[in-house]
Amino acid sequence: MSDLENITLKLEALGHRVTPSRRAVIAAVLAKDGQFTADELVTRCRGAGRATVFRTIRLLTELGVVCRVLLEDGSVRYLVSQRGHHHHVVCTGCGRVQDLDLCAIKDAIRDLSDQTGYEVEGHWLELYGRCAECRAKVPAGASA
Amino acid sequence: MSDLENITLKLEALGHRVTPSRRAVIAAVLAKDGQFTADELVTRCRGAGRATVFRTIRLLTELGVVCRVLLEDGSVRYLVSQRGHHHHVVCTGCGRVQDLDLCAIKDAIRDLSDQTGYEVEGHWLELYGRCAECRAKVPAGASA
DNA sequence: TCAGCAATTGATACCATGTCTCAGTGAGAT
DNA sequence: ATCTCACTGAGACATGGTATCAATTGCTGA
Repeated sequence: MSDLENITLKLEALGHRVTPSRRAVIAAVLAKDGQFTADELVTRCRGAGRATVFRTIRLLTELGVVCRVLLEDGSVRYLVSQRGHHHHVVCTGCGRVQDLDLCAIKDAIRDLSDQTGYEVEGHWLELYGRCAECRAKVPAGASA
Repeated sequence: MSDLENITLKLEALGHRVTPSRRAVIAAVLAKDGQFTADELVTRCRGAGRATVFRTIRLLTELGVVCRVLLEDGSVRYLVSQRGHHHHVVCTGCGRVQDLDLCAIKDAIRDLSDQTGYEVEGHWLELYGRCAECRAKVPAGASA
């Protein structure tokens, strides 16, 4: 079963219609190697209107099919990901985003609750660094 | 030495001028109990133009006097904070933001590097939860 | 003290990233 | 067949911030 089919089934299962526009947006999302900006989609989906593209992105986000990634410069990128709670490492070299399975800060959160009296309900974590490939290409420390 | 004086000295030390506009913005920042949105400042500093307010916020951010806090809904808030690297807990009840001294995820980052081959250079972490006070007012689990 | 220069300013236009509105469309149920 | 309601696109609007640019301000050195 293709990813597109997978997602459309998910949509239908939740009572949403699978329209040509939505199909186009989803196809564009997948074509983008699973990573994209809203603007890229708008450009790519000339057939679908801007509002529809954004609506579909939101829909997919609610469905848990894509998630937002916050880049270091504050801009936003989207990522196809079927997981639930997880985090990302964004490569500052090539821009690739990788999911992290583990939620790495569970213990830290417990400590914090103890110290501050806060009951931590949620958190947001993004990591930035250089992937193995980029490190191989331009070793750390080497720069102009 | 007042906070305002403190900050203006810091500005001067770095070769920036302390103008009436900047002084007004800084005063407004401090008057806001150390927490504010850009819009609040613009409204409060009728004397200073929008651009100047934003420029001054950016300047103060670069100086390490204020830092950005990302709320759960994606909106941005600013916080006076003289520390270097640190994180925040945002109370979902009263909105207060508290600094966290410790960077709680150092160990986690090391693990991640080992697993993924990434060399983690930076990260962004915000925690959301309910402060001790809000928990006392409305005990966890109690809701309409 | 005054000219000169660079930093700063405010108004305003612009940008990015979304959301809202609204009339029109189309697909499914009856 | 038609009714209804989700969905659509166009475009206006909102928000948070940056760029431009001419005018101003305030050091600095003569």
